[in-house]
Amino acid sequence: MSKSTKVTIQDVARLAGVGVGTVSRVLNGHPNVSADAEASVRRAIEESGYRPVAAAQTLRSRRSNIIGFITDEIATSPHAGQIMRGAQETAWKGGKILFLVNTQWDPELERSAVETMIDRQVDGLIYATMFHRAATPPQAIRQIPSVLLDCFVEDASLASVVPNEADGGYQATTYLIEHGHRRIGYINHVEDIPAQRLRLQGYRSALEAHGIPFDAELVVERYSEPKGGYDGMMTLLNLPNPPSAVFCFNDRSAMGAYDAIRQRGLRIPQDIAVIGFDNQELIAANLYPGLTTMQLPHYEMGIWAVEYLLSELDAVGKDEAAAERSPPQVLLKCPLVVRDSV
Amino acid sequence: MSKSTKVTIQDVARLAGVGVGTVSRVLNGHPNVSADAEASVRRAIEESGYRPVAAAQTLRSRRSNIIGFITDEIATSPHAGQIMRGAQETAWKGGKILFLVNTQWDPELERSAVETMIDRQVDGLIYATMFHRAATPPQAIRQIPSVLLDCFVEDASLASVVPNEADGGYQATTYLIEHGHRRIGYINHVEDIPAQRLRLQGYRSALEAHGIPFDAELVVERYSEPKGGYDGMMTLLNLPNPPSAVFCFNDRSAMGAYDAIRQRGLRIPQDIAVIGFDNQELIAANLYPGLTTMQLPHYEMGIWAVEYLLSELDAVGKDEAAAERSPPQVLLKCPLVVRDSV
DNA sequence: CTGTTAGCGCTTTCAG
DNA sequence: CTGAAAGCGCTAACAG
Repeated sequence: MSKSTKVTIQDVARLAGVGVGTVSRVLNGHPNVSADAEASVRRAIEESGYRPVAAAQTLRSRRSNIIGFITDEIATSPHAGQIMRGAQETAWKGGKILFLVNTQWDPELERSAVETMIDRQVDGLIYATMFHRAATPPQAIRQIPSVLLDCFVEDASLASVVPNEADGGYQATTYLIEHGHRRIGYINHVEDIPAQRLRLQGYRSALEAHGIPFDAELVVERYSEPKGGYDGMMTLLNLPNPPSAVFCFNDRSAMGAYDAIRQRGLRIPQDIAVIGFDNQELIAANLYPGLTTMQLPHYEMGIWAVEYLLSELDAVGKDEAAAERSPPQVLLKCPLVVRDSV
Repeated sequence: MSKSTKVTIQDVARLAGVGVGTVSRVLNGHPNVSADAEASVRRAIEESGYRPVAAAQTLRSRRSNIIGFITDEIATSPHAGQIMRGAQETAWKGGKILFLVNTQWDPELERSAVETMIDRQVDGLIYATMFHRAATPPQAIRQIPSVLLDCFVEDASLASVVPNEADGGYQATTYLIEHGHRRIGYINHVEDIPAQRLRLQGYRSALEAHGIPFDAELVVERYSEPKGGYDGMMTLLNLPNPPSAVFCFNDRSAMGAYDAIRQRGLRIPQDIAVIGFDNQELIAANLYPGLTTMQLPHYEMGIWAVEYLLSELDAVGKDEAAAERSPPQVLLKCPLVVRDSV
């Protein structure tokens, strides 16, 4: 109500006719507060428009209710806003707030960001990357509860959540098989990254599971962009016995594949079925015909990471043994998004 | 060095053989500290691995060195990661750190976010939107230095930075004119938003400036997505006297226009030149031929917003009169990005 | 130029 | 169940 000076917990206590301790207990949802006392405290808070000063709470309690979110470039990446959304929503529900720093791949900035976070006594830390890969986060991250998102450390010494790439490749290929295709091309990425290796693995497992022999000729490797997709598709089309369907490493390469197919005067999906990966709305939904593709579980990874942190936080002290368990390495499924290209 | 308990400013003072006041002065870059004292303090800090506790600093000084960043959806929007990047880099240089909250268009969450920020004594607040529009931020935002990004309030009572849409439309159209086109179509967006109105205004000014009469027939309004672009382009192509160039409200509609042009068996840019708006990399760079388009100054707006806040912050006290000046309403230019469609 | 001292506003014992 | 009191770690006067 009043606008002049800041309302403190003292003022509230006076107004409610109780001690500051009681106000604090109400604020923090402690038990052992009489209904009467609680009621008058709440009324006093309401009337005075009291808002606790976060810095004071943090200083005394050593909890900031902040979750730090450090990324190489995620906030500037098109599809990964979903991670932020999942993380942020979940944090908010848990009474936490997200603190974002983008490090632009700068290791110096990265170290500095982690330290700044720790200086601010964040309750936990999320270290996220723009694409699924092995990472080497600053050592300091181990001082507090942390989780890796869309990345992992080789020795699995930090909790991690990443997409299940192999399963995604398996599902994509299986979907094609179920639509009657037996000769299925795969335009893979050319660099050795987890997605590259694992999606191929999924592709092979799916063939095997359905009794289709693997034909090395049907797998080409190109940079996963429209040009590479175009080029890879042309190569497949030029085969003596070309495929009737093609699985593209991602939507961008599928975009190029579309061009090649069209240029040959073939129709999608009647002559060639196409399936992508990533579900980049901007591309997949806008291509004609709409691209059927696998979605990366960005939103879900964001949720999982925060929930994990939250559970770690209230496990502190309660279950000492938990700290000893080896950190979870979670894989999240990539759902199939059906449009019109298969 | 030591790992046990937290190193405090007291420890540093003792180690350096000075009082805590001196340490604090060194930390905060005050003048009036002897070179000797400063040197030993710095050494002590180094040796002890001392890091100030942010909450204590904030509590005492009432400055958090945090800039709050509140957005409706910006962090999940593809092109707007650039805003974050600009803001974040600039904040970091100014010794500030960014605190992001995404409100998902929820006014309740929005109010709550602003309050949370104020509770944490952020030094300033950026309120950003996903597309250029009039906005109604929570009242509480006026309690502290704030700036609107990619939006504005009708009465100009809050500082604001937005793209110069009219100039963008002018430049795009002029570029077409300079390439010899006299009959230029415009596929505008259909909703009444600033970009819709202002880009059209720019288009008309450019025609006028070059003595080309405005022909209402050449302006069509469609939803700014591929389908609308396709449809709008078809309408223009069906004109008795069709245009030789077309300005599309954005890259997504240009994507549809491409389809229509191709379907008619026409070539870009030989038969029809196309220019877009937004420079959405994912589309513009991947279309064939590459789409010439206008870029929105996201990165620059991010920088401007933080710089403005920073200047406001150290103007506090120094120049009381400044507070009285009416808040700046800044327009930032949209640069032309030349590819191969004109 | 520098040491000392008083809090910033809150949470958490500690007695009752 | 609750009040009083003791700081959390730091900065900003205030005397020197």
